[in-house]
Amino acid sequence: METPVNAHESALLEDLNPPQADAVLHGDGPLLVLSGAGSGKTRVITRRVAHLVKVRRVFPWRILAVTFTNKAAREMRERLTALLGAQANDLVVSTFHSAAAMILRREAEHVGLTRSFVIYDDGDQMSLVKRAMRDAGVDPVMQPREILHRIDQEKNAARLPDDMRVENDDLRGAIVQRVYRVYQRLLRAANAVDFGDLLLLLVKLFRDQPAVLDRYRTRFTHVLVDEFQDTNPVQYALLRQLAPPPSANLVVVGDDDQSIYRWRGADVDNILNFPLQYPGAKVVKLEQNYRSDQNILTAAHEVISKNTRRMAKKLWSERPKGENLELMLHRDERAEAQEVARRILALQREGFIKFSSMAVFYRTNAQSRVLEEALRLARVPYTLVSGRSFYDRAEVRDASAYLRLMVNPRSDADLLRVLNVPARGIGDTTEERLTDFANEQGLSLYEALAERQRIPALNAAAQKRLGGFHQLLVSLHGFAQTAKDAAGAVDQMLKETKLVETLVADGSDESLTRAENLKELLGAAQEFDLKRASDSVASAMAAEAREEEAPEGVDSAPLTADVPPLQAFLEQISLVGEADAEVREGRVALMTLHAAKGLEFDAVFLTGMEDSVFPHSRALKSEEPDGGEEMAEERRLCYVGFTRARKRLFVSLAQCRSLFGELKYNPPSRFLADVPQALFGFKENDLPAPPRPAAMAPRRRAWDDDETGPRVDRSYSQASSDMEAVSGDVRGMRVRHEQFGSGRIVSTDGSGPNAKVTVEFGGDVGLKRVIARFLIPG
DNA sequence: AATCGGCGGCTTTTT
DNA sequence: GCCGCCGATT
Repeated sequence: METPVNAHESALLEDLNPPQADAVLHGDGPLLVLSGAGSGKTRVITRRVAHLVKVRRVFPWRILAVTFTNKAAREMRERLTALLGAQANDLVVSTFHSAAAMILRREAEHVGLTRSFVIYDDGDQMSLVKRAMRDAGVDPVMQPREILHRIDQEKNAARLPDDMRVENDDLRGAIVQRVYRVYQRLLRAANAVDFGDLLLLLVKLFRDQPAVLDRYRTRFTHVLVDEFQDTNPVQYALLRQLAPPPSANLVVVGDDDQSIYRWRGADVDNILNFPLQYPGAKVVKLEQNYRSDQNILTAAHEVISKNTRRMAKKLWSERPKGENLELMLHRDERAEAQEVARRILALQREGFIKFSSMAVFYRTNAQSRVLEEALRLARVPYTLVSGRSFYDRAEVRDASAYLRLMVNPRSDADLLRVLNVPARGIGDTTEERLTDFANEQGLSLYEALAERQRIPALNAAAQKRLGGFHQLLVSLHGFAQTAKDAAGAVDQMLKETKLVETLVADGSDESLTRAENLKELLGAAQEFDLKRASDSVASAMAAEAREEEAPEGVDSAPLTADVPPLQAFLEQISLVGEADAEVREGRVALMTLHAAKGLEFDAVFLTGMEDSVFPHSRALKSEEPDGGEEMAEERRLCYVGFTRARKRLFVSLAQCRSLFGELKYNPPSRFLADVPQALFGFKENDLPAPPRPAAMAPRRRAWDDDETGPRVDRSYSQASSDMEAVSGDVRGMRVRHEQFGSGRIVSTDGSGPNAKVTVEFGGDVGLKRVIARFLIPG
């Protein structure tokens, strides 16, 4: 053979800048890659994996690559397949949660589960918490929602009920602990886990059974983690178990500036302190940005640099300055949406930007509605990029509940969900008698159904109905035992339950749509089976080779081997959600800022740039100076939003919007004050610093003396005009501006010499926000 | 047992 | 402005 190694090596290093190549070539031991937005981190990870396999001859099944989202995992696998071909099949590339689920399923017996455990989603969690609250007999002084949130946080922190430290005077903490305990008991009894358990139980298992941990530690000699800044304590604990300090081959890649999941338990300190946990870790910084024009990058930098506690790094780019950012001011959210639609059309026509290269971002999902309406009206094709809407529909959830019962009839939450779906005359009373009986006898509801004759309170009719339902479950469960594919099981379930039939019989438009959705679920199962069939051919071929190369006693099997098809399909539904929720071709993408992470577009519209909307009101309420961690996170979210844009960035706000059903006049987002005015193409005083509510002023005056913030030249503040002091309601008043001509005041902001007003000027000028004192009445 | 209406609560982001 | 829950009504 010639020099295939060198050939591979040079191909894998192609188009890499020096730090990127450094990260790819790094030998053994921990590595932290700090990768700024758009600095090519996915490329680094994938090339590194390819390098490990092709040049350093690491067996693919020894490599574990975890990401945070399904989207990222999918993308990484695609890229690796492009680099490695069939060898990529043996890599374990998945999210934390699905990797944990796969391992947990293999080791289920160790944690009091069977292999057919089911995964409860947040809806199931909520009903379980409610039930746990009843069972635990706690005063309803706390909302189920809050308790659930706190239980989740405990799990994120790797704490089971016994690990909670509750002070004597901490009443609420004590309630949470009690409910948590019952909640866990209910989960185990149902042979079910929630998302948090997937990680938590695995960490506990690894801690308590070193031999089990050892198998995986021996197997996975190389662990890589993407989006490390979003890991929470359990996830980090898991990583440390699999790849212990100080010397394991653990590569973590992330950007502390893009840490946006604190609310879910993520801890930026994981990345900030990584060098302490893994002393001697190599640190590589990727600071060259290949994505955004300079103006966008500068704006992003100015916003993010207000945060303290960051890893020192600054993005730079060889790209041109590009166009100015655009600030769009609007009367209200409808005007904003209309204008966004208009600009999108203009960009497409005159800017030659494809719809599919444009995106509209917002802080909260609730904001999407108005935007959608306007886009529809303007005939702009769009897709709403929102998580897992299909599987959230009631009828699909009902069907999933049946599927889970087929696999695991002990799943009480699922049984309760479908006890009377489709309607079979089992009402609240019967349900209560059944559950009471089950509780007394310590049975699952399914078992209680079998013993229904022992429930004296039930009349003959109720007995009969429960019997019918029981029969149905027994039959479905039996079918699932032998089902050879997911679609067959789904089909059988739909037939036996008459879910589709009932909907069709109802005949209303809504019911027919639901019936269609159920057929779509069947379609998804068929698709799933096809993919699985082709995968299994590939993996059968690889199995032989794997066994030959694997050292004696080392587990090299795919983590999902031997999982029955229906169960595997259910796992995909729970953990992956929609299989092809990809951004559709030829459409503008609408999404929350969180959903935007990891994506990029030629043109980005960032809407709702008002305090209380973005930053979210919750962050504004913080007692801490500068808003504390919560505000810092909002700021990072803004940074994420800005850095998604390649060429054009539109920042848009409305003077008022209806929030909560009532009209709110929110001041411009404080983040706008951090963007140098010149980037918008404004001359110094065209558009001064966005005003703050008076109450904020004494506390934070950054715009007055900040180097980078927009400045108001004070020499003008002596200038006098009749508009110098805005007082009373001047909305609707006609005014003149030297540059913009005449217009009408739409709204006002602030008071005193720097008071601003938004004016609708005539001609092409449109809405402008100007300092009131530059206006002359009339 | 199912449906309807009123009431209150509450709204971030999602594996 | 929406959703879920509760109670009353059929």
